[in-house]
Amino acid sequence: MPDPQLVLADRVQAALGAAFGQEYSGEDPVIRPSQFADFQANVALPLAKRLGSKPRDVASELARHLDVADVCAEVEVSGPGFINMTLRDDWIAARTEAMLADERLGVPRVDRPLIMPVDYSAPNVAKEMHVGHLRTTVVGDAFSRTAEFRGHTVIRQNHVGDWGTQFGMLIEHLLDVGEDSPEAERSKTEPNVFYQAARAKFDADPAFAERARGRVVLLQGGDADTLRLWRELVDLSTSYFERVYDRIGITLTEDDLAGESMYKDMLGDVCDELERKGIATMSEGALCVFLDGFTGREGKPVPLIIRKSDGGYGYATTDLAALRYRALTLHADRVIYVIGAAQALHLRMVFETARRAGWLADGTEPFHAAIGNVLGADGKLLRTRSGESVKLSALVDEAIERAEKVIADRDYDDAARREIAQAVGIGAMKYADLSVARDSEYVFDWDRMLALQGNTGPYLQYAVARIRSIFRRAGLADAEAGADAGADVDAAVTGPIVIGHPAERALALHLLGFGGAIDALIADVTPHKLCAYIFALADAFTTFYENCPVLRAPDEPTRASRLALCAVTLRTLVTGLGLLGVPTPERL
RNA sequence: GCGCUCGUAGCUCAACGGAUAGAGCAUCUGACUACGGAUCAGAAGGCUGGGGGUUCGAAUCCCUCCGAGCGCGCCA
Repeated sequence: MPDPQLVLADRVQAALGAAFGQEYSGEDPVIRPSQFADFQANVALPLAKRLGSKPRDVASELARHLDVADVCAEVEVSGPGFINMTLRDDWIAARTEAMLADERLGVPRVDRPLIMPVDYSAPNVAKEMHVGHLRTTVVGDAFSRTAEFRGHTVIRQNHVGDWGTQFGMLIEHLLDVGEDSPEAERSKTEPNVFYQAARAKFDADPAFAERARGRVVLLQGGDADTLRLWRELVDLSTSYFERVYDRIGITLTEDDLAGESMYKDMLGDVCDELERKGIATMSEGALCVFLDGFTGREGKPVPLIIRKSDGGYGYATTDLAALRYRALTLHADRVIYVIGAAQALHLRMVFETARRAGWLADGTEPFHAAIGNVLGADGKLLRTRSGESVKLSALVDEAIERAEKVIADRDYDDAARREIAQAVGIGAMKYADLSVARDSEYVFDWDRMLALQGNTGPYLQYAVARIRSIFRRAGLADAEAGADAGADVDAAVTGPIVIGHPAERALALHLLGFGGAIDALIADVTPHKLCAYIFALADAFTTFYENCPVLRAPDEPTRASRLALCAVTLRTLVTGLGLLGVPTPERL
């Protein structure tokens, strides 16, 4: 494990035991990079309070027991009880070399994988995906890829809206236009047209509305013919979803579908169980769960309605059934919900209800990764001029179109240009979504996300392309190689890495933080932390690149060392961006 | 009315209770016939919405005002 933070944490832990024995309660030491040294231990203060001594004295005592001479060139106590540790250059170099030799870049698989269902994306059948789906989809996908890379067992759960009363009108409309009609076929590419046509008829034609309502009864009653038609609609949408996912590079497939319909036969049972356990009670004709601490208007308790007064079920029941399934059947350790922040109250109530029902007793922890809204330039929710939410496909089209303009002056043939524009446009859009804290709202701005400077997708893609160009020039990579030319480069480049220049040291040190950045993402579902790491890495690289000639290095060992640094950086950037789902084209 | 989230440089955003609050745009000043100039270096820019409190230490935790967004019984 090259992560210096963990190495030093271990040493401090040992020193604490040696210095204070029983007095130390075993809390994790805090070790983190510091502007005053490479890393800083910050454990003496709680201890000082307990011991009734000064933090500085405790830190000094701790430092006396700290055995880090093989790792640190310098250890000093400073300020109100900090221990600053400066890592040895040769240690950093050796660790970086180990990273180069390890195809996992020094990030081992976890010893004990967690089972983590991840609920994300969740588009609606027979409806267009819109801008609101972008962040949940992109964030959930980045989390899933990263958790999987670390060795966790990720179970993607695309909780699509494939059940409900709207299917009555959709099925009747499908029958009206004909199952093999062009209209039906069109819903694979433009679902909204189909949906709106059905909606319009429902609103305008009472006879149609009556048929639709009757169809809902048939659907819920399990009528075979109705179910077949329903399945047809779901299949049409599924192919639409897959087309979108495929286009923007999302790992979700048909196998990950776990929509609302999947739980339809469990809803009655969920209600019965909650009622039997005394958790749910009747109120105003509906079966409700009331929880302490949830009050709404005029101090009235807020119900979680699990069976409506007409006997039907709403989404609360489906969510409860889904959580029960994920906890008890999938044996989840952690259930991740990548869902809009507006759902926070609802989800808290669902989680609390599940807890009271005993479904989480095996240690299942539900986690709401709240997603903030995407705003337009006016600071309001992003909408089209006519006030509708922006279609995802329209957004993707525009991203690619704008990316084409950005690379307009490049000398590529049309096919290559289109391919690069696609990678740049989609990468820019995804990266913009991922690089801000997921729960904060952010302003959608094409110019900023496609900028070639700053913390953007294109800047990082450019950084990658520039490093690849070094290897092409060095004759170490095939000029025609595809995006995964990394393997060739690695085979051609081996250490030893020697640190001579401060920029080399800074780059190598930063490289060693890769594992930490990944763990931070997994811990709190915070892709923006990995983005920040990657951007800072690119920055460290450019400084290195400016100051340390690679191909024109003064001597062969230096050249080899610098090429090795380039190789580790390249692979870390490509791997990191890959975990975020951002493509890294060979050239830009 | 109650609850949740938030308020940080001109703008868009970071900051895991820690030392002098950081980036990127934009602005200003420099460097270099360039290992891809789609470059690099530097400067300026802040009483972290206001006021209390806890702590050795607060943008961060607590209270209170002000302001914004969202949510609060049969849509999902």
